[in-house]
Amino acid sequence: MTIEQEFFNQYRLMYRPFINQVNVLLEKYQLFSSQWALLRLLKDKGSHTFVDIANFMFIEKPSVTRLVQKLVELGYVETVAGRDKREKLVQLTANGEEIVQEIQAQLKPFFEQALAGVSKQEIEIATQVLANICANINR
Amino acid sequence: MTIEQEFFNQYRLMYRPFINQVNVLLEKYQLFSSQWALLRLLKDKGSHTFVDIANFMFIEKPSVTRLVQKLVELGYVETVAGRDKREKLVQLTANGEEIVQEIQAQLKPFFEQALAGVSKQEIEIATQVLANICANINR
DNA sequence: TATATTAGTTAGCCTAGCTAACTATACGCT
DNA sequence: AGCGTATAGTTAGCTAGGCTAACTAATATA
Repeated sequence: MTIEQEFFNQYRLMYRPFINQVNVLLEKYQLFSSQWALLRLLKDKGSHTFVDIANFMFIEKPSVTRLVQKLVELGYVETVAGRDKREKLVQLTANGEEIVQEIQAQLKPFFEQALAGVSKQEIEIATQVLANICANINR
Repeated sequence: MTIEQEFFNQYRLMYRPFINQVNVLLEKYQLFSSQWALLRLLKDKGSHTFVDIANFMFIEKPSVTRLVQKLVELGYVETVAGRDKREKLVQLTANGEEIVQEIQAQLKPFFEQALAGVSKQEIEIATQVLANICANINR
């Protein structure tokens, strides 16, 4: 097996256990990891239109609609008018802002434990590798 | 955002685009990436019981049952008697062996292109990081 | 020998996506 | 100004790829 195959093998193998454990931590906020991904995007980069969100997350518009609907229900985000009558901007509510911070604090120790024994430099290299692949395959 | 959060962010972001593209390549064999993962396991490590497969892939037994059923239908694997009357071993058929090699050859250029601009050393570090996380979170 | 454990299956559920087809608004061209 | 095209978001309905709970059959153990 080539090292490339080995890498992607390992990449895929980790996915479910990782997501499942994140979901356990998110449970008390009634969130799943996909919804959390959107909250984090809004926190990091401010309000976005549905189309922007779809592009950033590499998912389709109807998937965004559903994510947003759920987060609106929970009171974590709200939609406001955009540049014209078609557009809607999605943004965190005050409560959403708080929750995001709280969750980030909760996830931090889990992430650190998951990366126990891995140096900062290795984490940075691995992050860069993932970012490169992302760029290569979405070209 | 901490570098740990950044890493897992990037990790998750890559998943769907990657799986989708692998699935496109697998389409002509009527396979999806989860089924491919099992074929690769059988190729790499020989025949396994259902329970072994569940443990290796970090999924539950009923999920294994479905994967195997599909691959049996396609004629890529077969089940044979195990050590006692409860156990069943899953192994590749002759056709399965051929198909796996063919698919590996098809995936190789895709993997290489996805990793374009990433050095062998970086790939190895990233693989090791993923393996470490896997070990840490499944403890 | 009765009870507990283990291997695999079945039924039915869920997340997290997808495509196709739709509505409403905006833009471009004559 | 009006018509055709493009864009933003929604709805309906589908799928992969898991999951749990509850089951059967076979084996191990007290």
